[in-house]
Amino acid sequence: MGTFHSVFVRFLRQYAQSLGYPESFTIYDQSDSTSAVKTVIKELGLDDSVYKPRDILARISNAKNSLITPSAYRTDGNALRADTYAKRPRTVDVYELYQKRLKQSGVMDFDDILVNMNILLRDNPQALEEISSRFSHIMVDEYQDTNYSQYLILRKLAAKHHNLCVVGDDSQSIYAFRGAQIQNILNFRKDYPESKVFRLERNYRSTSTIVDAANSIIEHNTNRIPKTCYSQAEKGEKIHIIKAFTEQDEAVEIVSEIQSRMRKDGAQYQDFAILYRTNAQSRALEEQLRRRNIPYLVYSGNSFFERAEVKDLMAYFKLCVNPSDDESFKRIVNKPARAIGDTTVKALEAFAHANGMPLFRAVFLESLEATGLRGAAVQKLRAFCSMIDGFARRVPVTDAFELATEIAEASGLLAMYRADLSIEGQARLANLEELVNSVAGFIEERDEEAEGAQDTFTLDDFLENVSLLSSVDVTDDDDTNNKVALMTAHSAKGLEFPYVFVAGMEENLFPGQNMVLSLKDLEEERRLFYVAVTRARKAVALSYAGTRMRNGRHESNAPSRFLRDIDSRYLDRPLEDEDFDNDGVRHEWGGFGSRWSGGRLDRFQRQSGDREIPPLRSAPVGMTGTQKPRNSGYGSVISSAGAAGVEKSPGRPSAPADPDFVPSPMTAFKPGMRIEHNRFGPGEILEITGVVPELKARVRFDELGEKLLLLKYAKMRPEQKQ
DNA sequence: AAAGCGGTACTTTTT
DNA sequence: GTACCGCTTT
Repeated sequence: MGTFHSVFVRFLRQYAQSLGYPESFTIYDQSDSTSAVKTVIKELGLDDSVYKPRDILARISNAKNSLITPSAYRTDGNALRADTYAKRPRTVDVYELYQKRLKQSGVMDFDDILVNMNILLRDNPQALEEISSRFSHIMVDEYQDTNYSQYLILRKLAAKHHNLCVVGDDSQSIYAFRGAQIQNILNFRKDYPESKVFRLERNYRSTSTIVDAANSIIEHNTNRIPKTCYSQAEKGEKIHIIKAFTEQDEAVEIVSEIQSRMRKDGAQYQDFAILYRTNAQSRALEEQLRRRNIPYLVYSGNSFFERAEVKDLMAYFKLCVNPSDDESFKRIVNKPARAIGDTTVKALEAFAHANGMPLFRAVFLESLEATGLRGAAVQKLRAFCSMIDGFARRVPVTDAFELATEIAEASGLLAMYRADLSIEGQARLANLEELVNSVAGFIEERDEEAEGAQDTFTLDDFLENVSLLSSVDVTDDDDTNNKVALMTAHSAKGLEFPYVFVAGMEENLFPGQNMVLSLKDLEEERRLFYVAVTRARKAVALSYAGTRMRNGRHESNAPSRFLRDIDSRYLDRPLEDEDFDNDGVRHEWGGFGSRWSGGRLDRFQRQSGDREIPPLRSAPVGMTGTQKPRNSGYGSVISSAGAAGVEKSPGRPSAPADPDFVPSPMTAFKPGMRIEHNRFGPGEILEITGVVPELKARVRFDELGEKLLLLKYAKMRPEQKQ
């Protein structure tokens, strides 16, 4: 039993050789993958403000989940057209090189796990036979969230016996954004004509009020398989609507409600869940919970494993298990400082790529000295790699905890943080110790399970275990589990709680911004809301705040349209029409992005006080909040001229930078022009990219080769004709 | 090479 | 409000 990824990784290790991976391949998480993509983008000389690593990775991920290899991508007219249209025609080159680097590093990203499983089952008949005979029956839960790649794997694994049972609910499909396709359910009946369909319409979890209210929500979706769930449980309480002024007030209301319920209904902490759309919303709630001394647990991404210091030590572990792992190598080669700087690493990287090998191996090539690296730099690199090599050799034969402890010491990481007496430094030290302790905990757990069958659990066992943990899997090592749960609505799928709060029921938050533009997206958001409400057994409370701090600014949003989806007879009070007056228009002020969309000032704006300055320009509704304020360089010059008389508001947003107004130096540079740079000397502009305040020039310098310069900083001028 | 700085993007959601 | 990046200074 496990997720697709965790179950299949075990097979992939077993058959790694036949796939051309080392048995000890490591797995890149989202951030490792993003930074690898970024490296590739730069290596190809592309502008990472156009080729945004996250976006490109999403494209690559989509391709992989549809089993489109880089070479297939090259002949895929639709994909290429989409990339060209998005002004990123070389996406396919990034994909190809990224994939090559991963393979070379002995690394798989999350999507590769599924891709390689498909390849394995397609190309290795023996593996197919062994695996599919090992499992005579297969059950899949949450089938609506499977993607094409997973669908194919299942079809292959079940081909022999057809003993396949899947459970899914199209109303709970909330992962279309990562390639899940509801189509899989429909295909199922075609692929297995002998299959039987059971409709599970009776809900045994929730009160009938909750089930009926949820039905009234989901009925607003046009695109769904019709069905009506019902509950024979008692009617129960009506849905409680909480209206608050700020996110802090919202948190106060929620926490008070929890406390009063504990008094009145004898509920315990663990009976409550607070759900929200985005992880960032947990902060205000946490603050309030702490203030009232209520134990809680945030199930956010693997926030512990996302901390820099934890990632550092993990990178040491990964590199020792798989020395080819270049991302880990680069992360820690100079951490703690070993006087191995950027220049050295860049040179090594170029050298390694030229030789088609991982960084670690390249360090030991004799020809490394010939690259122009100083002897001292080479020595330091070799010293570092020798240390790693020493650990790497011991990985297979050493207890994970013992080795982890040694690595933490010998790497100098622990010493580095011990020396840091600041509060943050001490917290980081504690996190490192926590990580090492978790290795110990892992071993104990495994020892019990194995009952002596396996004598040593090694570091690669640990890594394998940890890299695929999902947020909800992380068990709380605290001895009491009696805590209020905080998590996103996504994470809550499949769980249930007696009492559920859904916080942040506001436009632009739930449904999220840009999620209302297409019916497809809006309906996925609505399904997510449906999932959130149906987590509750006894009671649901929905809350919204008039203003909320977001990205360092205040925002005011109308209550969510989803509140209106609920049949009012299930609500504990009628929605007040005035709440919806501003009907989806977002207001922002504060920070340096002060703006609102004209018209009357609503209650929340007046509350912000003393700054009733007429808007510089009233934006059409559709534009409000979609434009990021810019305050760089030339833009602010223009706006201070244009906004004369309103100096009282230093935070006023600049008018959008208009290319026609920009003083000459920015736009004076054109491709083909000869220029002279203060430090780099003479050269020729090859290309100008980017939009006005961020214009960049790719320049080939006569002596120094190509460089990418940001025009607003570059100290260069058109070459003077003699 | 390392520390200090100023500017920018970030917030969808997860394996 | 923060994390990260890249430039500048030392």
